[in-house]
Amino acid sequence: MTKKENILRAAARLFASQGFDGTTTLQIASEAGVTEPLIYYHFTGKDEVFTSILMAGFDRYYIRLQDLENQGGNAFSRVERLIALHFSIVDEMPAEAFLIISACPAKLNDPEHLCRKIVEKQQKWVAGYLRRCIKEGIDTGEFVPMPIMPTVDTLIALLNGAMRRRVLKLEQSKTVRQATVAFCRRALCG
Amino acid sequence: MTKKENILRAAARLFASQGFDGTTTLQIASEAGVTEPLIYYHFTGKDEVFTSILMAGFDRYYIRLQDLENQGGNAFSRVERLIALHFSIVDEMPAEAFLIISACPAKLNDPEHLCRKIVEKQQKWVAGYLRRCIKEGIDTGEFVPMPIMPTVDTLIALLNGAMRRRVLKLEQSKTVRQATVAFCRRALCG
Amino acid sequence: MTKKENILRAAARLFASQGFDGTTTLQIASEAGVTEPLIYYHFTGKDEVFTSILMAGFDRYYIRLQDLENQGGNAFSRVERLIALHFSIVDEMPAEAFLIISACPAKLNDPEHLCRKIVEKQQKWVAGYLRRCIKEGIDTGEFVPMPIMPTVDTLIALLNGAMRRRVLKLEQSKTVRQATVAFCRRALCG
Amino acid sequence: MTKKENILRAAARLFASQGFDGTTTLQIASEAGVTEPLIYYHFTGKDEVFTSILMAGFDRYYIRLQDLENQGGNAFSRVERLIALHFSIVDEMPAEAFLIISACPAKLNDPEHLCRKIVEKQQKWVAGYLRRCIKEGIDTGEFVPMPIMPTVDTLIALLNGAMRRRVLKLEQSKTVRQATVAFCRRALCG
DNA sequence: GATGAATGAGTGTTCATTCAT
DNA sequence: TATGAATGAACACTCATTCAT
Repeated sequence: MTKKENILRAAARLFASQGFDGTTTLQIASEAGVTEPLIYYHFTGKDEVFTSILMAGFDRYYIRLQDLENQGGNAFSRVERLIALHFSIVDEMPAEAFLIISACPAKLNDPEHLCRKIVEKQQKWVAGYLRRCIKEGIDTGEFVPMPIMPTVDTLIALLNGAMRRRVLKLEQSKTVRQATVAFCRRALCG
Repeated sequence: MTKKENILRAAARLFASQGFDGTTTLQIASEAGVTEPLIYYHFTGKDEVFTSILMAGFDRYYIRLQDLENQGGNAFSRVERLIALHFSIVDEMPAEAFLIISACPAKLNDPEHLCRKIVEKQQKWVAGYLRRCIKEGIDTGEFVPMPIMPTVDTLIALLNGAMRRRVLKLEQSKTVRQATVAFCRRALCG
Repeated sequence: MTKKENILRAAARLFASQGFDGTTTLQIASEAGVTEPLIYYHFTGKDEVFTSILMAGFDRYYIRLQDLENQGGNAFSRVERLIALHFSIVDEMPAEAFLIISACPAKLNDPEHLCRKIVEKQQKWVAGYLRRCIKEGIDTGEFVPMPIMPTVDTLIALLNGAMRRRVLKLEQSKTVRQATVAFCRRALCG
Repeated sequence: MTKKENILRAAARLFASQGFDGTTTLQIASEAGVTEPLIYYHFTGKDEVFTSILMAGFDRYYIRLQDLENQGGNAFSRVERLIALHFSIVDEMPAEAFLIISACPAKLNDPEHLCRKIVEKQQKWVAGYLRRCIKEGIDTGEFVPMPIMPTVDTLIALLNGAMRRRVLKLEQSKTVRQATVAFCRRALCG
């Protein structure tokens, strides 16, 4: 493991648990076992460390999202795979997942900021995917009739909320994932 | 409106949009139209400003939660009122709602911090309320059979996620609230 | 006891134990059982509180010094009375005594400051008194021959050092006063 | 001369002339020809700068004290060397000497503070040294009979007072040192 | 690659002081 | 007399960042 990777790993953990503003470059350097100036050798600054983490995490996540497109199955099995994917992502890379779904509200206000753009891109993709699933489900009679867009909003809210609770270890039972899938199946399929 | 209230109002807005660490006492003072030392005249420090806001917001929210106990109705109408309450809270006091549901993950790590205690108290109360609703719903046959605790987790995730999206104005349709209620009705009542 | 006296008393104690710069107007007000603005009603500021204490203490001390002039006796008994007076002054008003003999080195650098002037006046008076005592003592053969001015310096050093140790409760024995008198008698009378 | 040494030197001068509380870190930095943050790079804070100076000065002083043990001579010549040492110390490092003998009365109240511990250690050592000298002097008939401990107190008072006057340049004659030695010889040897 | 030394711009906070009442 | 509210100026200290090596 290179020192650059050490920096990214340490920073991801710290950003996730303390926030961007609550994390100092000295903390990152200490946790990574390097000195501060090395951060500036590998990155242009604290901001770039943050965006590197965010982009790497998002790329990994986005590839997994796109994989879903190529898999067939009926409408609900596609929704189910989306839910499963998000629970998996949290388990695989909790720090990065947390940053993608709920980090830096400060930066969400700036429409030009990478942070906002990534969140928007994710929301848009997932919204599109869910919209197509629900539309098809309704059309084929697999799903009960329902307004499409508001239901998409509801499902995204559920996904985000579940991820957040999982990262923060607020879940109180071991089978949230299955219950969430079952919950959505009943809500969608009637 | 007293200057002390100005400070609280300005601080709530800033904390919600920039985070605790991203907000400076100078910003709070400027937004409130006062000088920095006045903050220290009315509060012991930045921390107390934050916890004051959190506690005041939580008290208001908690009173509304407890009101739910006294209202009758069948199981689902009680769940519905809980959902409605959370959407209302966001519209009434968006900054405070945001702080209560997702503030300071930095501080969530410290089990002694007020922030963590408030989150836990809220989670516990809502979890208890939902558990009783679901149990009764299943017992009376109003709800389909389902594992109780995991479903509580799922519902809380949905509530939190929906509030967060609403505060951050990420919702893409106007009728999320009704859709969320309908979604839950189908999921619970079958 | 008026509130003004309360302020002076509290301030004297605090200045003596914490120094001028280490004492805040809030501490003075709290200890005196009044609010801060009252200090500014009775005095022009923190500085005037300090100088008031210093001057009142010095006046009391200076009157006692001048009393010595009117008392007769041989050379050593006059020296002895000077020593006794300084030990008494410390016991009567420890805070003020401390301020007069060793307060505010910061202010001793400014030749125009009251503090410096008071110290100089005291030193000058005591030096004159001792000079006359020693000269007479030598002339009358009561004292052994010795250089007058350096001995004056030595005696003042002894007086100041003894007062300081007494105020700070650094003395290790109960009969320092008598021992000091005896020490000086042997040193002067041979 | 390194910048760290510059800081220590500047701080020693300022602490001695203005007191700890009356000296700002900005003053120290300016006098040392560095910027404020450098103080925090080399020290943990203003307090550590102070204690570093105190400890370094005390170490140097303490080594000189211990050297006295190894030197022989009769009782008074040992006392004389102690007196000479203190006058020398003031000339060699006036700022540090001042801090050791009379610094921070504010901090003398806290029994745990380094300042108090250093003063106590010095007092104890000097008291022990003088006690042994006087006892031996009396036993061998070199000194006249006198109560030992109170005389030790008197001698320490004289030493401290003389050092203080010398540092503050309050001495009025050039031969205080010799006069002090002679004064003590007459007082001890009769 | 990597670091010790150094800094400009701020950060939360305190303080002596003032003012309206 | 007395005070609650308010502030300008400064304080100790921190931070992201740079530079010489």
